[in-house]
Amino acid sequence: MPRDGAKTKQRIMDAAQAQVLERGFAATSVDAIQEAAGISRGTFFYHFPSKDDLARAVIERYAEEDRGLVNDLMARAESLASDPLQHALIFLGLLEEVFRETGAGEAGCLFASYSYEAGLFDERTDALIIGSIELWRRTLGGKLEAALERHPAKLPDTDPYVLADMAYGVLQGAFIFGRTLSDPSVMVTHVRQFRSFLELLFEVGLPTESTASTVPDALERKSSP
Amino acid sequence: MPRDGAKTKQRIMDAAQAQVLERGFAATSVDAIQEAAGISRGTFFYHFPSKDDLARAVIERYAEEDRGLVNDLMARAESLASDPLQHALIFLGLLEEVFRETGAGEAGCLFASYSYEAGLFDERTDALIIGSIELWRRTLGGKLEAALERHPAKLPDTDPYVLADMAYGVLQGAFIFGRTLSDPSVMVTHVRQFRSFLELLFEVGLPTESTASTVPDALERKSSP
DNA sequence: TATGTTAAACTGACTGGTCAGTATATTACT
DNA sequence: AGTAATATACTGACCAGTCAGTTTAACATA
Repeated sequence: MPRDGAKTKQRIMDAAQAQVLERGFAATSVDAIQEAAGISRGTFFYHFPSKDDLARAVIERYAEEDRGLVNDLMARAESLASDPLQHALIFLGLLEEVFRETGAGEAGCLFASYSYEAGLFDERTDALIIGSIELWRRTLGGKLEAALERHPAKLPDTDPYVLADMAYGVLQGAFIFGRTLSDPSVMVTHVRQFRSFLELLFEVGLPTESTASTVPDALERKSSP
Repeated sequence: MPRDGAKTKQRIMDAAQAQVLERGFAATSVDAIQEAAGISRGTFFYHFPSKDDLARAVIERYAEEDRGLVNDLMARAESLASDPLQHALIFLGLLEEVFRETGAGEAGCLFASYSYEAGLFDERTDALIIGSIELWRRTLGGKLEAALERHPAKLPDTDPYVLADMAYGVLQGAFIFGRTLSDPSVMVTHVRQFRSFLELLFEVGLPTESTASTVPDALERKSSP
């Protein structure tokens, strides 16, 4: 039965992440994690020298997944069109798809969870969260900046990076919304609404928005973790 | 020094709220609150039978302030114009003003904080948070619904309540943003951007958005709590 | 005398963390 | 092949400290 420590470690982190999203880090005891993961107390401390080390490991794994998802989605968007504005729009469409399929909107965002317990963590954790914001800015904001150079925006003085920040904010807001109302569909609705706003801003003429698929049928590729 | 129990109670709640926003409720000990409020341990339990009672009192006070602010701002907006769309836009403009003046964007939203520790609280607390969302929906969503009946929206199938929800979400997102980057101006920027989107959606023709004041000069009235 | 406040001592549950020891599987030795 | 050695994975009891909450006795104000 024994012999794969890596798997156990992941199980511990899975259990921890789920509980942190539900009650916060401080209120999640080592005992509760250990029990949920189906291991003993000693095993926990064998894998993690302290509870704080677990906190860091969990958020680092989360940040890495996040990075992977963003990069993957944008790469896919880029392979589906050549115009930067389309890249941005398809990127958001793919994101919408991910939320629709995984229903991740109910769980919430670990960055936000940590942020509301910021006093418990060190600067390294803060840096991870800020890093996630910066990646988003580079990825989506950069595309919108390029889009602005080609397409006229209906609002003058449009700052593409403010748009990107706001998109990130919409996601965060939708997470809280989805959690509070136990309704994962909010995630999808809000992302879609934001994309519609972008289309309006750039005068992309989809005369009837309708409820049809907003992403080319071509992409059946599974979304990453 | 002694003699006003109500004031002491408020001081306790102030200290608690500040600490909860910084590290979350679970990580905020009674001792720490008591020390920050400058009172003794006995006094704390004289005013609050338990820590949970404090939690409820703090969120109830917060919900009441929130309700007061929303109602106040919308009432003021209504006194400044007669069109429901203008009511909605001025409402958001006034909100922007509040955030600009108070710098409340750095602190964060107590609803969100509680939401990310939801497992610790009972249904009454959940109900308060949901109630705040519903008030927002009624207040802003109702206006936008009325606006849609008079003004054509550039996007068909526009649901005014989705717009209202999304505005709430933008606020929540901006709170997290402001906290994480220690930049209260995000609050203002995001609200303004959202309002611009609404103007675009309803084709309100401000040909040059510019940086001029977006709210009539007439209102010097102080914003509520 | 009512209410508000203090200070300190105490309880019991629970916390993060330690530790001595056990089990399992791989490798090394003969 | 058989056995000893070893690194990794895991266990459960235990410890010291912190937590929320209680109790008690005194004191201040109005």
